Amino acid sequence: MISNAIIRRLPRYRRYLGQLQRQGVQKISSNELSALIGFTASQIRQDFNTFDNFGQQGYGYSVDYLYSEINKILGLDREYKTVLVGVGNMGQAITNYNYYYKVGFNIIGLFDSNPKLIGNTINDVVIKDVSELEDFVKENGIDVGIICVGRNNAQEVADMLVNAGVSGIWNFAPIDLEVPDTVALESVHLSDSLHTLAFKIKTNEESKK
Amino acid sequence: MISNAIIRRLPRYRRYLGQLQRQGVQKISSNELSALIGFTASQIRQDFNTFDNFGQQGYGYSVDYLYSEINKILGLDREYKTVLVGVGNMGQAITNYNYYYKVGFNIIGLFDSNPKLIGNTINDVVIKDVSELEDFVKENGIDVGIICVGRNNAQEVADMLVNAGVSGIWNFAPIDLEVPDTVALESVHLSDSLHTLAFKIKTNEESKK
DNA sequence: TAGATTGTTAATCGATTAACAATC
DNA sequence: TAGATTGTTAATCGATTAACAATC
Repeated sequence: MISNAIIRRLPRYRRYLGQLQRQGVQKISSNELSALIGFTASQIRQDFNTFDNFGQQGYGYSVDYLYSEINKILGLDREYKTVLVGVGNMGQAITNYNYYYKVGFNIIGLFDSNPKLIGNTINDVVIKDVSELEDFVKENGIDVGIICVGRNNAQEVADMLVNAGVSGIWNFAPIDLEVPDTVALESVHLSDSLHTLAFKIKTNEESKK
Repeated sequence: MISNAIIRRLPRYRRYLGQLQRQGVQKISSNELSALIGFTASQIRQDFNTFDNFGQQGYGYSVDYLYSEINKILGLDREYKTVLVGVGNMGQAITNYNYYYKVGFNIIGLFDSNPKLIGNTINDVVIKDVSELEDFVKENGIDVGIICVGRNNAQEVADMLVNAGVSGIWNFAPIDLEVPDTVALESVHLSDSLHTLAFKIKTNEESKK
């Protein structure tokens, strides 16, 4: 069982390795990576070796190879059929984000309950009534549901997605959803993040005194 | 020095206490809160006592009191003058989010470099040219800058904000910004979150086999 | 081969949990 | 007062770091 601490570091490794790759760097040692990323070299080696021996003694790590292996570990070597529910401000932003950055999560269904939005189109995808959600998910073998509805409807939408058989939920509503542990759940709590920022500001100001 | 683990839990306590307050609950014990929130009762008591003794033996914690104390701890008992840079999809979504949810971070300046956007208005705030950013921050005593520009401009914008004297930065660009440690930094890495979701999905699927 | 750097074991550090005395 | 529940110390657990043998 991979610890949560390691899981949270993986996307960061990926990010830096992608950058190195774009810069044409071929190999990197755990020490160099440490200077770049801010984790200790020891931790970096430990992390990688939880999965496999990606390096070569006396040489270091091949950037290309390591990047592609971390992609595989993260499950980014495939596409995920995705729907998004709640096409308000955040929903629209996420829809466009996924569309422009081609992140492997292909949004092929958009759903809302607002009659003013239903029938509209974003990036060639028509917004459907949320009552059609479950059938759509089942018929199209959807992998992932993105929840951008408000606090009061989020659990209900999550239940629909779970019933219809998604394998993962990306949640933007500010509550902790209940899903069976066969369904992966990842939440982005914007308000939590902002409150953390407030805390840090306050702490900084106090330490100045 | 408060550990990062504790800081990350504080907004979650706040969230649940706010919910309890709305439900009219007056008191709660660490055991009840544990059942609700999922942390152990022991951890909850430890966390609170890092700051102060908020409870009363034999009784528990007053929901109202605890909520207001956590608000103070988080620095949410004040307003933060805020600007947002990069009024694309994400920038607009965040602008509206802050506006509708009244989160104490008042966006009074919007900035972009796109001539098509400059001059437009969102929630009565005019989008200005990013060249005016530094002066605006200085003149208006801005506390917080929100960065919603792309990867390539984010550090530059961060430098401008730091130079102009903000105390905190809320960053949505997918890079790790460099700021002096007198400036609080909190980043929302959407792609990292999505990649974590992919990892969890993959791990779930593998464990099914 | 010698130098470099990994992979891995052992030591340390910090965070979480358990236990219980204090006290409302 | 007796019961309940906190506040806090001590024990445990897990994650990080240090060290070094293996090896390219």
